[in-house]
Formats: sequence, structure tokens, C-alpha cells
Amino acid sequence: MNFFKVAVNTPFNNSELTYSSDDTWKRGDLVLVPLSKRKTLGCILENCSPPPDVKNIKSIDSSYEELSSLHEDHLDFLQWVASYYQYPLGQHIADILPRSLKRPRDILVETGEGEDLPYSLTSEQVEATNKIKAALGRFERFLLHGVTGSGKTTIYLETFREVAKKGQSGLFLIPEINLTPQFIETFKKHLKMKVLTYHSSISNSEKLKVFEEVQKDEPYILIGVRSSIFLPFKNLGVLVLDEEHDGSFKQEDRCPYHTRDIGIKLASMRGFPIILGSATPTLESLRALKNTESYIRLKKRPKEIAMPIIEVIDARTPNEKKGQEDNLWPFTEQAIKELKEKLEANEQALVFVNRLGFASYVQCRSCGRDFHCLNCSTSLKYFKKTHSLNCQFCDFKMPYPESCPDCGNLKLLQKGFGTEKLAEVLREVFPDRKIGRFDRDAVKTFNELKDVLKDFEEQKIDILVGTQMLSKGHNFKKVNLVVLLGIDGQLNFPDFRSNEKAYQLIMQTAGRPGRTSTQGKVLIQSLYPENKIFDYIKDYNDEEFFDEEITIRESLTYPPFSRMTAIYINSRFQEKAINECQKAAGILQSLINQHFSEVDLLGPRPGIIEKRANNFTWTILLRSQDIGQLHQLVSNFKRHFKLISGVSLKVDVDPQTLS
DNA sequence: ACATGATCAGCT
DNA sequence: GCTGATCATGTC
Repeated sequence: MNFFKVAVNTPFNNSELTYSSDDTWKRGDLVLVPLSKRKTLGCILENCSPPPDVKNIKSIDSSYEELSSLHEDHLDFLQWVASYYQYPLGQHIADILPRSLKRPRDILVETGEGEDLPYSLTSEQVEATNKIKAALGRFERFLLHGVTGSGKTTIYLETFREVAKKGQSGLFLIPEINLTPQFIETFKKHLKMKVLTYHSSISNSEKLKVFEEVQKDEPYILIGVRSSIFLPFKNLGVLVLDEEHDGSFKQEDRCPYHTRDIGIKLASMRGFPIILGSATPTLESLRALKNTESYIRLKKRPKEIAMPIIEVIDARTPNEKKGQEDNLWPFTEQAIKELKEKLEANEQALVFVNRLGFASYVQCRSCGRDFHCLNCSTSLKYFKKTHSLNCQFCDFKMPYPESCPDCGNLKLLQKGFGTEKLAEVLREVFPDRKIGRFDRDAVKTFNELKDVLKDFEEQKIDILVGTQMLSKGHNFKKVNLVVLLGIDGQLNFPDFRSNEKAYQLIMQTAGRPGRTSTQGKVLIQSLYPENKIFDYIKDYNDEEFFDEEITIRESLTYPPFSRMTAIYINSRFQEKAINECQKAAGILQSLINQHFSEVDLLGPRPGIIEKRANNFTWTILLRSQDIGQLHQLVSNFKRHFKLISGVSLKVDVDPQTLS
């Protein structure tokens, strides 16, 4: 009789349980084990000696049919991730394994053409490529900080070619699936190796195929989103993480990992370089690498195309104009005038706003009544297409009221605007032009997404109105004007990263136009154009922006000068959420007083959206410069804190946004 | 999370 | 004393 420590797929804390078996198993083997009355997935961690309570030990049921085992290196990585994020290992393993299929479809794996590049590299690109090539075969973390259009993709291509020459594979991570088509195209053309893709929209058969392919020795390039980091790679030679600053690299549910951070860990465990690419790197990465040999700055665009001019327009309505009907609102006259000029020159334009719908807030003009969701602590948004008031957090909807339900007044005031409103205004102003929309509301599937982009490419659309979905990575040849609205909301967001995020958003947006010979332009409409951040933006002065922002972070001891962990307490009853959160804070504070004096506790306080789909959230924020203490404190707390029924707890290590 | 057993109000 | 609802507890 043998005994094994097994990581079991359960949400509770101590998910590493002991089982017996007559067979021998090795670390990484996947098994089915009995748990209460059920059978569930487990992963063998190690052989162990017979425990004292041997009569309570159950025996391993069978091997897991779908997939026999995890490679030891792979398990080491998963175990590190689970431990760092304080998430049960067995559950994490179950989360990342593909669902098995009775009858998987045959999937064709495509191989690239391997054509040479139709241009030669700039001296900056050559230097960067040489630096990276010299690091192949060992761990090094590079920050490739290059203005939009500086040709980072070329450097990636050269790196992957070199890796393939050594018989190794490459992993290319991007924040969102909408960026995959353009990279698949480029990589297929210029790389002579298998080109694989992995994201949520591929079929299960394809996922299983990718699972098989990445375990082979034969070189491949895998283009994927964050979850690809957990594929069972063999023979990886490099990891490239493009758009390093992008928030989509952080997983928000299940195990709350950050792909960049665990990517660095993976590279260091396996001994290969990782390249973080961005035009607007995070303060974390800049702070870590800016003054090192591993920092690669690309300041030039290959064809010497100038960066777009960035202009900030004061969008405040002057007093003498107030009260007039304004059919351009929320556009300024200048924005419309410049859009018109571009359209007349047979060019296209992009319009960004980070909000959906027609009006973000509706209020009675007479009595001031507004409309809140019944299930969430938030106001409802007006969607003209469905003529309804919808909640953005749950599926609550109500018909748009014809009159105020309280006072009967017929005139309701519509405040705030989203993509739907902007598209309508543009359709009225430019009736003979085609106005397209690109947001979660108008574009629901991956195919629709590709269609809209294709239509825009073929100039079947003149102006494309979109959310951030559009700002990421795409290149539009015929676009020389971008209008950006609603940035004030981003800047005023109550989060210590709001300036950084707004800065990144604007600079990314600025990267869309002007990739042809004409001078590009970005118009930012703001109600507070005096904001200092706009001065840095207009001058492309990211050095000073960085210096100022990093000074603020340091003086307030925010990341990267400290680490944070957020604790979320959830309940359907507000009382329970508050009480349990206070109880949790009490336990944490006493642990801090006894053993972890380097940790600060902030809270308890209600979540940013306290009630979401009838679920109340209260939060505690922990902060420390001593990452070891922070980790110890939270794992101690999880052992001490007993949850009462109807309450759940979530731990978010290194939170990106507070919810 | 989920299933189990304990505790208890409301009822024939 | 029975039944369903709510709560507390353990999962090798």
C-alpha cells in the first residue's frame, strides 16, 4: 500500500489531501479520487509516508482518462502560480485543462511560408535584435519600449526565426483575441514553422490539437491570449508578451494571475528570455528595467513617418451658447469640421469613447428623479436601439419611460454619451457617409469583428466609432484622424493607476493614425484641458510623465513601491457582507499586530459597485513593501478565518483594478 | 463548492 | 412528532 499527496479539484483551502493506492504513481499523474460522495480530478504531487489517521484515508479511484499526466516542469510552474496567488492548486489545474471530446474533429495545422522581409531593418532594430539573440538560451527579461509604428513586430519576427534555427519554439502572447488575425497573417508569411493559435473562440477540437502540438519537439509559434501561458509547452526558446501594459493580461476570475508576472517566472524557471513589448509600458516594468542593459528603446519609425499631432480641444460649452439646441453635441464644432475635411479628402477617421449606449444617465428635468437598477447599485443606461434602460452589470432592463413615473413630466434629461449616441450624431451630420460601430454591443462574435475590420479596410465604412476594443494594436492605412471623447471620466476614476491608464489609452489611440505619408492628428475633447497630463501627451514627453507619476507613487507608497492584496467579501445580504468584512479586518489587524508589522490595512469599505446582481461586496486592501510578510499574512488569515454560510471570500494578489 | 447532519419554527 | 428551511461542519 502506497500513500500520495494529491492536489484535488476543490475550492477549499487545504486542497492537498492524502490518498492510498496499490499502484505506483509519479508526480504529475492525473487521477480520479473520491471526495465526499463524488469523484473528482486530482494531480499526484508526491509519495508520502502513511499518515496517523490511516483509517480515514480513501484510495485513488483510477487514472484520469482524458489526459494521463502533467510534465513535471509544467506542474512546478502551476504549483508556483497557485501558491503565489493563494489559489487551490487542484482547482487551478482543473481550470486550465481542456474539456475532453468524444469525437474530436480533425484539425489541420498550418505551416508558414518563411518569406524574407521586404525591407531591411533600421539600425535601432538591428541593435535590438542582436541584444535579444545574444540572450537566447538563458533567462533575461527585456523591456522593448518602442513608439507605436516603430517596428516591434519586425524584431519579434527576427527573434522567432533565430529561435527556430536553434530548433526551438516561440510563444507570442497578446492581450485580446481581436489582434490574432493580423499576427497570424504576418507570422505565416515570414516564419517557416507551424503557426498555432489559442484563444476562447477556437473550437474544443482545436484546443486539444494545440495541446498535442505544443508538446512536440518540432518548432512552432503559438499566438495566444493569456490562458495560453498554461499550455504544456515543450522546447520553448522565447516568450514575447506584446502590449505589456494591457490590463487584459490580468485574469479577474478564478486564479487571478497576471500573465506578465507569471510569464517572467516561467522564463526564469525554464531559462529562456522574455520580451515585454509596449509603446506605453507600465510603471512597474519601467521602474524595474529602465536603467538596465535589458531596456531597449525604439525612438524612430522606420519610414521616418512623423507621430500624429495631438491637440486638446476645450469641450466646455460657453455660457452664451448654453440652452441652445445643439445638434452636434457631444462633438465640438472643431471636431466635426476636421472630420469633414478628412472625409472630403477620401480618408477615414476613428472616433473613440470608452462607453456603450446612447445616454449613460437619465433624469427627470422637473423633479430630478433618476433610474437605478433594482439589483445593482448603479444607474441605468439608455440604449436607443432597444428603446430601453439597461443595467451594465446584470440583465435588468426596463422600457424607456414615456414620462416621469413620479411627477408625470414628459421631458427626461439624457446625460452622458456612449458609442451609440456618437454614431447617431455622425449619421445625422454626414447623411451620405457610412458610419460603423465597433464595440461589445454592436460586434458580438469573432466573425462579426473580422467582418467590420475588413469593411473598414476596404473603405466600405468612412468613420468607425468604437470603444477601446478598437484602440489596441490595429493599423489602419487610410486613417489620419482620430477623435477621442470622454477621457475625463478615465482621469477622474478613483484608482491610483487612473493617470497611467488614461495616458496609455491616449498614446495607444495616437498610434492608430498616420502610418502613411500624411500627417496624422489626434483630437482629444476634454472638459478640463488644463490637466497637466495633456502637456506631456502633446509633447510625447513620456520621460517626464514617468518621472512625475513615479514620484507620486513613491510618496504615497503605491505599487511599484509596495505590493497590494485585495480581500473581497461577498454576500447576498448587506449585513453579512459588512459584518464578515469587519470580522476579517479584525483578524487581519491582530495578525498584523502580532507578526506582520510591515503590512498596512485599508478598509473595510464597500466595493466600488457595492451591490452587483443582488450581491454585496465589501473589501479590505492590504499593502506592504515586504512581499513575504504580505503573503504570509494572507495565508495565515485564510487558515484562521471561518466563513459563515451565505458569504464568500476572494483574494486578489496584485490587483489591477479594485472592484 | 457541495453534501451532510443538526437545530428549529410551524403545523396536523 | 413530522417536514422543510436554515445553519454549521468536513471533505484524505
